[in-house]
Amino acid sequence: MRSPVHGVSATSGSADRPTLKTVAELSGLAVATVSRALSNDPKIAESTRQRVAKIAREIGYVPDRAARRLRTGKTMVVSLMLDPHFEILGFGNALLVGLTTALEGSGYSLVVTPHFTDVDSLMPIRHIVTNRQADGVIFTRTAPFDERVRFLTEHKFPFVSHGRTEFSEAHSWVDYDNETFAFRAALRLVEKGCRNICAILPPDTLSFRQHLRYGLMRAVRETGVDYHIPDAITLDSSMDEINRWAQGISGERYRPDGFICPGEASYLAIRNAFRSRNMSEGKDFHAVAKSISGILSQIEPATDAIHEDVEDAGRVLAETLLALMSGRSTDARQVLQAPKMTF
Amino acid sequence: MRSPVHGVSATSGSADRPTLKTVAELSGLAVATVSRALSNDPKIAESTRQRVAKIAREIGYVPDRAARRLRTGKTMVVSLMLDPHFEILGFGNALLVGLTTALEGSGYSLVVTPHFTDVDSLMPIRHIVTNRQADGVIFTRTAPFDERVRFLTEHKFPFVSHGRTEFSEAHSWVDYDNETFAFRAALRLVEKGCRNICAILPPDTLSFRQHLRYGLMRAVRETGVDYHIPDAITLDSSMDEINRWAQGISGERYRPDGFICPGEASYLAIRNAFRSRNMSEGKDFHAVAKSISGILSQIEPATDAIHEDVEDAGRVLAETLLALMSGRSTDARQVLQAPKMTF
DNA sequence: TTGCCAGTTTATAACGTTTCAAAAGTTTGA
DNA sequence: TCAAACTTTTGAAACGTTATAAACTGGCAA
Repeated sequence: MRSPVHGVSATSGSADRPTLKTVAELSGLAVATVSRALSNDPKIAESTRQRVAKIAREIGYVPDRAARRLRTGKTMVVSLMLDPHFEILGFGNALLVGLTTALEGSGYSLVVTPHFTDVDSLMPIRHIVTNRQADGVIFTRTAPFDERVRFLTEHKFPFVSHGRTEFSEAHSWVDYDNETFAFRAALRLVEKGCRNICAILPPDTLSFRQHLRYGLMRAVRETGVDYHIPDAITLDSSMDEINRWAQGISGERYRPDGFICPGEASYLAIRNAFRSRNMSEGKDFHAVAKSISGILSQIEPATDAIHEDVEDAGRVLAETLLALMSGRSTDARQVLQAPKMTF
Repeated sequence: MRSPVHGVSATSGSADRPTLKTVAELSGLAVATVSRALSNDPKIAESTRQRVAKIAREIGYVPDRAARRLRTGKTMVVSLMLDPHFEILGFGNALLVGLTTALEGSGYSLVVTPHFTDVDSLMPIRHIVTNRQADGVIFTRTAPFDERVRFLTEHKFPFVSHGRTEFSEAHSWVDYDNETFAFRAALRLVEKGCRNICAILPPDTLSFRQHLRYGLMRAVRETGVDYHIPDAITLDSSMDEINRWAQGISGERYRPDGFICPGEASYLAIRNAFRSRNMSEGKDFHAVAKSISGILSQIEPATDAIHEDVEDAGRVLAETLLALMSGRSTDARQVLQAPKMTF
């Protein structure tokens, strides 16, 4: 595997990775010329550019990330803050796949920093910004007045959040239309004869709790149905907790007969709680669940599901961030994903 | 003494991120001294080291990754190759959480590169190695004679695989004891009265297919039970495919009456297929499933499950890789995770 | 001839680190 | 007292890029 020692290899060792210097020596040009030729600078003669490109390709030259980053300040890194909390059952994975497919070929790497949002969501973000660890940030579990949004906007640091805020100043985000989800889910339950609809909601620190609530309330107004929002449990509660809670209410006289479950885990937990009390779905209660992983379609009897395409959200998040980082479009892009009903 | 007076204010602007130079000016020392003091070089006076450390801490100095990487060649990056294929239902996520918790505070970042193993598993690895994009690699879905293992070993590049190989040369890996899993699962099924045990296996390119098969065969030998390994479907098949297949065999006269499902999806698909033919678990068939996400415990009637702790695997993978990269322990570390029975 | 201009190329200086060899400063030994 | 032998500090070079300013080409007008 050792190559013969021709002239060039004396200065740039054979096993060594080729650098601009290698290309320069091979082409007889100066390092600066090669650099500019490869970046397609029109001040460099077209013929030269082609020649350099050819040589670079032949010896497999790949620019050094560290050197570039040091010189230009661009990290070519996108940072994803994942909250391990709720990333159970495929959410985080789907997001990741979407992000990376959209990032593919862009030259950007994705580094994943897991962090529990409820501890100090700002800390990792501040670290990234002040120490230039990435060119852009993506995060989930957005709050109505999210401190991360405030901080990043203030520092003019490119970011896209999964979830909206209530700040007046516009920023880029991708969100799922949870209001429509809850609205349609509630209507469906009423249609099936439910008289008291219960919605499991995320903790009230999170934006999408309100969206879900609005959707529910709209349906309540329009149909006059009763509703209930438990405060003993949230979407973040473990399946065990939700199960116990559901068993607890199952004996109540005026218990809910319809459930809106904005997540697969909560649906399974509730359904199971009722079943262990010998109450069955479709007879003693109804439910509409948000489907993410596709697992619900494999569970009988099938419940009504409304799909959220998280992988697509990932793609859109990445594309939006890329546009933002390129500096081309400076204005905010806001994408609201439409729920996909299966009924 | 070259009056550093305007030096300080001129060179280290207030908004700028502090560098070694900033600390040097503030302490009146040379940049080289500061660098060595911060790296705790014993050749630097203890008192100086303390003073420098204090200043650095006060002004929030954080070494520049790019500069360091350029100078030393260390990227401080760990690369995870994820196969989006099978990372459905929490596997990938659990792995990620485990990895990142173990990496926390080590200074290493985790970059995620998704890649379908069956396309050209070597390509991304080769890119990482030849272009020094990471200091170490972790990957999943290991094959008996995995080309990635061969390549990385050959290039003396630190890596830990999730899954074993059959190479004679030892390398570090973390694996789940799938043989014991299958063995115990089969025994359990026999114990419940099954006479024909069917195991859903991964594609034969993957190491753990053999392990599962050995476990099954051992049980077959010891108990004399019949067995069946379908070749129409694998663990990688979609839930729909598995469901259809199971419906297909449900009518057969001598169909399997016990199923080993080394994954949650396959179990749900099979169970559901039978149920839609009005056959119920515990009566018309039995099953033992591998549980990963904890979702199975929320499904009634509960099936026998054997747990695989993927998050822990992630932690061990990261710790092993850290040790490898540190150069301290050069010899391979091999960890076999024990199955956790719930029956 | 000289000068100038457009079209190309190049030398040089950073970016922030680490490391090597060498220079200070301080003790020790005779 | 002076030099040898430490201890501690430092200047300079290098890692691979890119941006800036300057330096080459001809060619062509004066």
